[in-house]
Amino acid sequence: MNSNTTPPGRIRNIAELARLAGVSAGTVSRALANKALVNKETRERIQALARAHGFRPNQMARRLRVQETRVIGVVVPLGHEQRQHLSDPFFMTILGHLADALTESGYDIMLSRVIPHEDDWLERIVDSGMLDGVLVIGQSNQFEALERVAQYYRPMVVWGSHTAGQIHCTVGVDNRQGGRLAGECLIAAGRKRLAFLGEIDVPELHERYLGLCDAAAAAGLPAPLQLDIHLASDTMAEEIGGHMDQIRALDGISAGSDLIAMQAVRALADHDIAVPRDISVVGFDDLPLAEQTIPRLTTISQNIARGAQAMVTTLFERIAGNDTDPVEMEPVLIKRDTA
Amino acid sequence: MNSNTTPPGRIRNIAELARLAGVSAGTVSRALANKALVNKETRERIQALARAHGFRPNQMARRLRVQETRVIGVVVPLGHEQRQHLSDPFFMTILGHLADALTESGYDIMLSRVIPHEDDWLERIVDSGMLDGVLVIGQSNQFEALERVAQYYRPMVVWGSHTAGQIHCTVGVDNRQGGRLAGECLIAAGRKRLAFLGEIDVPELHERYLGLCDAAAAAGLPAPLQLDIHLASDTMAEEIGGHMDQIRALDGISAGSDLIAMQAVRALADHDIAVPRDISVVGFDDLPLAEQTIPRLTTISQNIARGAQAMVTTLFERIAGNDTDPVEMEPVLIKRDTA
DNA sequence: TTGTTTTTTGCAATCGATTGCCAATGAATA
DNA sequence: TATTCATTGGCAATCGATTGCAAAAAACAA
Repeated sequence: MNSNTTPPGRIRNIAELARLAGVSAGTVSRALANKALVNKETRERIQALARAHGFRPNQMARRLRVQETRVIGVVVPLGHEQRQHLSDPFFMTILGHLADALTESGYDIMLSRVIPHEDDWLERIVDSGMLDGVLVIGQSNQFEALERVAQYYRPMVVWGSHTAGQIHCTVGVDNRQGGRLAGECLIAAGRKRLAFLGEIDVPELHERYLGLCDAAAAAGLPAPLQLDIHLASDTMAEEIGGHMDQIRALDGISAGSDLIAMQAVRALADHDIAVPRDISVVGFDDLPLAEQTIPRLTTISQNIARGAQAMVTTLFERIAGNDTDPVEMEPVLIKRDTA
Repeated sequence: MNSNTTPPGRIRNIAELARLAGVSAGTVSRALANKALVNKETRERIQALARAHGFRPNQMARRLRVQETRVIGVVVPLGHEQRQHLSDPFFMTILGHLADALTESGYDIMLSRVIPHEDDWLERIVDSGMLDGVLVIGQSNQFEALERVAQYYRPMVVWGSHTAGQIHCTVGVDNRQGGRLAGECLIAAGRKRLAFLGEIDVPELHERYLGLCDAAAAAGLPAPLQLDIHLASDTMAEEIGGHMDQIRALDGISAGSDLIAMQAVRALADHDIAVPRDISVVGFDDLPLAEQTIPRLTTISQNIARGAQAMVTTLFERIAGNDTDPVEMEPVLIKRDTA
C-alpha cells in the first residue's frame, strides 16, 4: 500500500535494512562490522536480518568513505609491441603468481592491458582513486612515464631492470648476467658461430644481447649476430622461417625468450636440423612449459614465482609508507637438453 | 598565508579545482566531461588547468554516483582442486583472451581466484556493487552456487557445460563429443588398448571420459581404463610416473587436458616409449603451446579465443537486459603429430 | 526601456556506507 | 532522592563526483 514499508524485493542499502530493523543506519553499519559498540543482541538480530535478505553493503561506497580499496592494479604496458597480447605465456605466468600472492593477502586485482596511445596512461591509472597500489609488468619502452609517475606516486613496483639514479622501484633479474650465462653455456658446448634471436629495442632484451656479446668477447669470438624476432607469438614462426638461411650457418642460438627458443627449435626440426646435435639453443625465462618440451629447453631462469613474491612484498612495504630498495635477482642457468 | 588559496601540492578534488578556476564544482565536472552546456572558453580553461595540475577525477566517487563501474569480474573458482593455481595454462589462456576482448570494449577487469570456503562466495562478488558483470571460468564443483545466484543476478556468464533446465548461462564446448573425437582418432590409428588420463569428478572431464567410452563402444572395444591425474601441475609428473606400469600396457591415451598430455608424452619419453610410434596420445584444449611441443600435440580444440569472445558478447547482451541462449561450440580434432 | 528567449552557471540533492560526537537510557552509588 | 557513570544508539558530516532545477547573465526583439 504505502510506498516504503517492507519492500517486496531485495534490500538495496543500509538505510532500508535500518528501517526494517527499526534502528538507524549508523547502528546497522556498526552491527554489520561487528563492532562492540552496539548491543550484542541488536547486533546479532541485524546480522541475521541481513543474512535473511541477502544484503551485502556496497563496496564502492565503503571504499570511497574509508579511502582504501584493497585493490591492486596489475598493468601490462604494450608500448613496444601492440600485437603482443596478454595471452603471452610470460605475462600469464607472472600474473598467475601475482594473483596467487595478492589473493592470499586479501587484495583484489584490477588487470589492465595498456597500449600507451596517450602519454598520461599511467597517471590515469594511479590517479583513478580505485587502487591502493600498482604493479607494472615490464618497462616496455615506457621508461619516461614510469619515472614521471614514480616522482609523486609511491605505491608502485615495476618488473624490469634498474639503472643508476632511477626513481621507480623495480624487481627483476640481471639480464646482462643472464645473457652472459647463456653465452658461456653455448661456448662451453664448443659452439662458435653464435646469434641472438630477439629485437633489441626492448631494454631487457638489449641487456641480454649485450651479455651474450660479453661472453663471446671473453672467449675471443666475434660479436654474435642479432636477428629481430618480434614478441607477438602469431608471427614469430614466420619470422624465424624467414631468417632460416642465416640460421643454417650458426651452431649456437641464444634466444630472447623461451617462446622464441621453442619456436626456433620447432623451425629447426622442420628443416631437419637437430637440436642439440647440429645447433645448441638456450632460452630465457624458464617458463613452466620449458621443461615440458621435447627436447626440454635449456634456459636462463628468472625464477618468476620468487620475483612475483618479491614484487608483492615490496609493494606492501611501499603502501605502508616505507622506502624500499630495488630487487635484482641472480639469473640461473637451467641446463636441460637443448644446449 | 590564508589557508586555501593556491595550495602548494596537488589538487585533490573537483572542489579545489573549482576554487582555483573561480567557478563551481558542478561547472568543473561538466567541463571535464566536455559537456556543451558550459561555455567553450571556460571549458577549455578548466581543462587546461586540470591538465596543468595533473588532476583526474576520482573514479570511485564517479562510479558510486553514476551506478556504473565499467568493471567486469573474472572469477576462477577452485573448489575441486585447491592446489590448482591461477598459473594453470588453461586459465591463463582464456583469461588472456577475455582480457583482450574486454579491454578493447573499454572495460576493466577485476580478477578473483576463489577457494570457496564460505558458501556465499559468489553472492559476495556479485553483490559487492563493484562490478557491472561477472564471468566465471569453469563450474568446478560449484553448480549449486551458480544456480542460486543466477536466479536473481542476470549479468553473469559461465564457462562450462549446459544441462537441461539449468538457469545460469554458459558458454562452452560439447565435452562428450570432444571425448568421442579423441577416441575415434585413436581408433582410426589402429589403437585398441585405450585409457583416459584425468580425474572424473570434475564434470567437464567426466563428459570427456564418457565420450571416449562412446567411441570405444561404437568400435566394439572394451571400456577404456581411467586413471586419476590431478590438475595441479606440480604433482602431475609424479602421478603419471606412478601409473607407468599400467600405461606401458596401453597403445592409446586420451588425456583430460593438454597439460596432462604433455606431461604424459614427457614421461613416456623418459621411459623410452616413443610417441606416436609405440603409443598415440590425444590432448584436450588446444592451448597455444600444444603446437609448440615436439612432437606437436594432436588435440581437441576448444577454440578458446572464440569461446572468450562469445562469453564477452553474451555478457554484454545480458548487461543490456536481453535474454541469451547458452553457447555450445563444436569441438574440433586438431591432428598433429602425436596420434 | 522593457519583455522575451537563449545561454551559462550555481545550488543542493544524490549515490551508500562510515564514524565522531552527543543524547538518552538505565544502573549504581552517595 | 540526587548524582555519577557506563551503555547504547541516533544525528549529521564526510568521502568526491554528477546532475536536475532554477537563477543569473547575455542576447535579441519590440
